[in-house]
Parts: sequence; structure tokens; C-alpha cells
Amino acid sequence: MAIISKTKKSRSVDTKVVTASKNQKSQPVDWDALLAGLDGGKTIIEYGANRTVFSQGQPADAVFYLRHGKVKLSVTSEQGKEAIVAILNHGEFFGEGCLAGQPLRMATASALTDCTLARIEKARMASMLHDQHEISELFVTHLLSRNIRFEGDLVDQLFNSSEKRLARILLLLSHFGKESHAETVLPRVSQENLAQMVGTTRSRVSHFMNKFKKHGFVDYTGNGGLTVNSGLLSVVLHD
Amino acid sequence: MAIISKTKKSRSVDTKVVTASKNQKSQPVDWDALLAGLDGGKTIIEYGANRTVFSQGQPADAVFYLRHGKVKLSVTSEQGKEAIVAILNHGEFFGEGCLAGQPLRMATASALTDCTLARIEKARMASMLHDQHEISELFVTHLLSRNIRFEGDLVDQLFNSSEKRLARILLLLSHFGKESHAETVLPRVSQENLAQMVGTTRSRVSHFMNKFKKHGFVDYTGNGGLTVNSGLLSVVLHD
DNA sequence: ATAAAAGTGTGCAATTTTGAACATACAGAT
DNA sequence: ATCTGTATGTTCAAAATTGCACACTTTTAT
Repeated sequence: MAIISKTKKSRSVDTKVVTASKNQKSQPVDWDALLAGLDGGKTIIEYGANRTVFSQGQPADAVFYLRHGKVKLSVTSEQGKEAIVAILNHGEFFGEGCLAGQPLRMATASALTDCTLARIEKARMASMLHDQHEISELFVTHLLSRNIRFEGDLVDQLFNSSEKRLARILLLLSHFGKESHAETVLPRVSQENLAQMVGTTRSRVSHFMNKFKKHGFVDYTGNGGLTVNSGLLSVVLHD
Repeated sequence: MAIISKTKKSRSVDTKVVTASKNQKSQPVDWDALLAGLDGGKTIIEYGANRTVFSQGQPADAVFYLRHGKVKLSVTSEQGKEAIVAILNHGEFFGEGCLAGQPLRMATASALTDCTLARIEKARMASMLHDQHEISELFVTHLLSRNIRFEGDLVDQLFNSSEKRLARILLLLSHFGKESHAETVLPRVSQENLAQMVGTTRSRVSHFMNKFKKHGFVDYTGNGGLTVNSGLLSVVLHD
């Protein structure tokens, strides 16, 4: 995932602090259970869509675990361009950079949908990793897959044209990899955001989206979501 | 790090297998000591410069730890373009993707200089991570910094022009971050390789290198290495 | 020493991408 | 219904990048 485009303002939404952990259904791994055993140094927070969790440049003193919802990580360049570096789903951590000693946030994290997340103090997280086998072992797994994703994004950016990158993003967003030839419907993403994820301009996205639409790869006529035909679209990737 | 350019052949060099671990000076962290305590499932291997450690597409069944020397990770696209995804220094792991379940190598690892490395069976590494606090904790640190690097590369690729990316690579190669305004001498890198790291064409690299040379940012007249004036060159990055 | 291979400095036409403008479309608010 | 702010479809010229080509220069191999 990666992006580029001019910065816009974001709307503020309410934020609710809960401080007590309820038992949610542990979707990906039992992180919920593990984190539940935490007494101090942890806070469960709910963020409304579009709310900012932390901003680029702020001091980094905590790690976040996304329980529910989607979060995007974006970076703004000195010239004011904005890029979306990653879209995170429930079950993922973010803000872990501070564990490696990064004093400041390198990106801005904002809620893409309403979401629930656990904020864990840096020191607390560090000691958990230090004391508990299981935690650190699971965290390794998490970091490994994060690494793989970043590497994939980098390679994509290096090799492919913006048209292919757009195709790839659409496929990734539509849970590519599951059932091949299915048609998926996405919650709707603005061309602006797509441009930021692909790393190009909105006019370019508009151009390619129309091309894809013409060929029947995607569809987003008036109504609700964006329909992606994975089977057809994946052809674009392989030329 | 990242790249693009047409694939060339690489020259074969001899490979020596040692199987016994000598006590080297533990440069970055005491991984050497930790790995030394390994009886089975490990092999110490020495690779000559340009030798391939593993190739993209091969089954991935082991992790490598670079004791001494430099290794590059490159990826070849379907169209035959080749990109350098990372340059690794001693003290780093590579090929860890298999721990996350990747069945095949996603990149080709080749020795940039003569180097010594430890090959650890996937299963062995997994059990070490499972059994030993210390190992898994240290591995987390390693993965965190790797992640930060990948993220940085991705952002760089998204925001900057090839000229700035080249400047950045040169700074990274010259140990940027240590002493600011010092002049560093690099072991010599071909424009072809620079192009692969930057993610552009060789002609572009040649063009910018001459521009940099003209401005006194770099120097590589006839003789040995490539001299980089970090202080001056870093100005390019900030426009 | 000589030949062959690899690395460099340029130039250029064909493409791709950027950036900015404009004219709608659309959805929510009054 | 009308106003209004945001999302989209389109166009276009300027700028950046790619892909080749070709003449040299340096290295390596024989």
C-alpha cells in the first residue's frame, strides 16, 4: 500500500474511552485473551471513523492493537503530499516502531471505520515481550507477516506502472487470494484515497477506473459499493 | 533499497563449508554466542563474492544469519527486470519469510562481498524461537528494525523523484547518520547496481551522477572508490 | 599484449506521469 | 427545491522517465 496526493482536512468524531476489557470473540489469534491479562498500562479505546489515533511527528510512547475495525497509516511529505502506507485490519498491531527506539511517530494512524483498539504503554509492552514466551513468540509471527507485506508493496512499487498498481490495490482490497473468480463488493473508496494508496494522482485513478469499468473489471454505478471482478482484473497484473 | 534493470548473469565462485563455529568477535549483538549453542540443524558456510545463497522461487526451508560480509536481496519481475530490495550487513538475518509460512523464496540472496553466514534449518529456528526467551526477544528487535527500513524505503519510493532516491541511496551506503559532514569512500558500486537499488534506469543514474559530480557531491575519478560528501548531498534530499 | 567483456557518458524519441483546470454529478442540509 | 461541499470524468501542456543506440574507457581473461 502506498500513496500520494494533497492533504485535506479530516472531520472530528467523538471518542469513547472504556478502560475495561470485555471478552470479544478472538478472531485471528488469541491476542485478546493475552492482552486481557494485563492490569496496568493498557487502555481500551473506541474511535469513530476518521478519527486520528496518533499523528506523524508526535512522541511515540505506546503500541496499539486493533481489535475491531480498520485503520490506515499515512505519511505526509515535506511538500505536503500524502501517502497511505498501509491499511490494517483487526488483529494487527501498529505503532510498534517505538519498541525499536523510534522516539517519534513516522506516520499518522487514523480510523478508517469505527474501531476498537487497545493502547499499550511502550514500557508495558516491552516488559511483556521480555517476560512472556508466548507474547514474544506471537509478536514475531506478526512482525514477519508485516514484513512480507511491506516487501511486497515495495516490489510492486518498483516494478509496476500505476495502472497495474491500481489493479493490485483493488485486488488486495477485495480480499484477493481467497476464492479466485468471485465478484466482491467493497464498502466504497474515494478515488482520492485510491490515488494515495497506489501512489499516483487522482486524475490517473479516474482514468484507469473508467478503463477498468469499460472492460467490465469493476463497477460502481451510482448505488453503494464498488464491485471488483477479481478474475478479470488479475489479468491486468500479468499483462 | 529497491531497483530496476535488466538481468545479467553472475559469476560462480567457490564455496567452502565449515560446519564448525569459531568464536568471532560479536559485533552487533551476541547472536553469534546464542547460535553457537546450537548443535544440530545449523551449518556455517562461507560464500565468495557474487555467489548465490538462494534463488527466487526455490523452496524455503532455512533462515540465514549473516556473520560477516554483505548480502543483497534482489527480485526479478516476470518481464525480466531486476530490483535490489535490500542490502544486508553483518549481524542481520535473511530468508525469515519461511518462518511465516512462505513455501518459496520471494527473492534471490547473493553475496556482495565474501561472507560468512550461518544457515539454520527452519524447524530448528522455529523451535529456538519457541523455547528460548532471549532468542525470540532479540528476533523481535531485529524484525522491528527491518520493518522500519522497509517502510522507509516504501515511503521514499512513493514520494521522491529518482534523483532524490539516488541521493538517498548514496547517503545510506555511506553510513549516513553517523558523522554528518564527513566525506566517505565507498568500495565502488556499478551504475547498473545503483539503478537497481534506486528503481530506475542506468542512463538516469549516469545522468544524475554526473550532475552530482559536477556539483561536488560525489567523486569517482578513475581510481578506486566512490567518494560521497554527505553534507552536500543531503541538501539534494531536502530540495 | 590483445581481445573480449563490462562499465560509462550522451543523445533522443516514445511513453508515462504530473498538476491544474473545468464541467458536471451527487448527497446532505436548510 | 436550492444551496453547497465533495467526488468524478476529461482534457491538456509541461516535466519526468523509459528504452535504445552508440562511442568510448576500464577491466579481465587469454
